[in-house]
Amino acid sequence: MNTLAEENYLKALYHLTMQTPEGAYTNYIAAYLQTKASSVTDMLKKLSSKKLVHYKKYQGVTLSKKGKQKALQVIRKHRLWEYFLVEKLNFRWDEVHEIAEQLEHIQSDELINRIDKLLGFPKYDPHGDPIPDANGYYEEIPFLTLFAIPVGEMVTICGVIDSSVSFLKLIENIGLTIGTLIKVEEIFEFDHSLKIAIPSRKTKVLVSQQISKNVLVKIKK
Amino acid sequence: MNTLAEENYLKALYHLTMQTPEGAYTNYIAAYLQTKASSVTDMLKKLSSKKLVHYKKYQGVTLSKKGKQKALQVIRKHRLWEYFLVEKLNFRWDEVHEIAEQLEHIQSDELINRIDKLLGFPKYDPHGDPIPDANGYYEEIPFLTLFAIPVGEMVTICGVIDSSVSFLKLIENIGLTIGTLIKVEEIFEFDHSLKIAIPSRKTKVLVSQQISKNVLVKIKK
DNA sequence: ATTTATTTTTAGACTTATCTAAATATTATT
DNA sequence: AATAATATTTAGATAAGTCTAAAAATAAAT
Repeated sequence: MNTLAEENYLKALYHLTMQTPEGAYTNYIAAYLQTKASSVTDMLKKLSSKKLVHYKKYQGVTLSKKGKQKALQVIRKHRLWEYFLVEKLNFRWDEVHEIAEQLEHIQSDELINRIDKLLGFPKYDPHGDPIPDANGYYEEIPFLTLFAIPVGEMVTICGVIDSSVSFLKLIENIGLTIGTLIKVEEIFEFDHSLKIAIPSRKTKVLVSQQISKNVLVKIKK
Repeated sequence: MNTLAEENYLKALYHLTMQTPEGAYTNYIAAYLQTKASSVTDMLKKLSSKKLVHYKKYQGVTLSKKGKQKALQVIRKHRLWEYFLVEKLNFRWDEVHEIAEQLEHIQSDELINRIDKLLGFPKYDPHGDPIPDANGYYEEIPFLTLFAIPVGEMVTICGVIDSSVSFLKLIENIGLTIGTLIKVEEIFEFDHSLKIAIPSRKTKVLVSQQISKNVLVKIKK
């Protein structure tokens, strides 16, 4: 059983080391968690003594197998609760994160497994991120999302992750219907929103991260 | 915003001072919360400085208006989550307490109000205890429950709080159907289970607290 | 290859909530 | 009313997690 702080570090380390598999830097972890480098060092020592991370002074840190497993269980809970909040309590995508940050720490395997069942064992959360199963296994989306496309690339829209009426209404309204050929013109670092050109309509639209993560595309060759 | 420990003390004080409105004793609070008297004193000082309790050294403690309000909000959350766990996730009554002890501390008014709505604004939880509304207002059950009947009293069963198939099946099976005249023969302190005599059947049954709190009765005069 | 800049770690302090053991107040008993 | 018993509070310690400021290690620059 891990403390709330431990769970938050494990989750952060998972996200950070997936982006840079060679390990995470103390300062970067501190910035990510909005804390100080010295606090990070303290916690890394603690997690290391619990065999949850591989850590050597000044050498960066990676999750151990055990640590990765624990992190995935927290991520599983976070994403399932987000799904629950949107699906069963009609919250909007952008409202659920903070509440899920709290709910992900509720200690009960039985509870989260029943929530999973209630929701019909979803594979992806409302942001288009994959939900690990009870064993920590998950599948990446078999297509690319618009989120993952670099600047300059031309792609064709071939599907959506979220199929709610409200989402479909939105993408139809801005012209991102299935089959449309589009081009990623710019990625704004601030919130990872994208400027998209739609040649067939001779227009451009600004697309949020939440939208881009829910639009599936094929690269045009 | 109160800490988890503060919320637990407020809840405990509410339960303890409802039983004895003249105030709660340090040692009794300590026993109730499975902690030490000195820890209780520390926390009472803290709650007092936050104007959540009326506390004078050696003189016992009562909740302030503000403290009572906060306590009722925690109790509201606890009972609504219990209801949710039983009603939507098919947990049994005896399984839900521990999980609800965690969920009651999730900070989001919007969340608990939506859970309330999802459940249809129930007035009583699965244990037959009243659920305060968003303003802290609640109604005691207009009839007596079997739980509240003293030894020796004869009563007639006139209803139930829980009307699930599983509960009705149970009370029919043990002979506690509506209209039946019964007598409380003994109350076992250990778990507040009751020995009930059913003269019409010439039998006696042992009834748990969870059952007794869900059976409504009228006193036979 | 030194010096400089940056990153990381240590040392020591602070907060919250807890504890033990000693001190003090209250209540009960003779 | 004095003493004994009990209840409550204080004093000081501990653990988790955080912080600031100083020290040490690593990386970059001349």
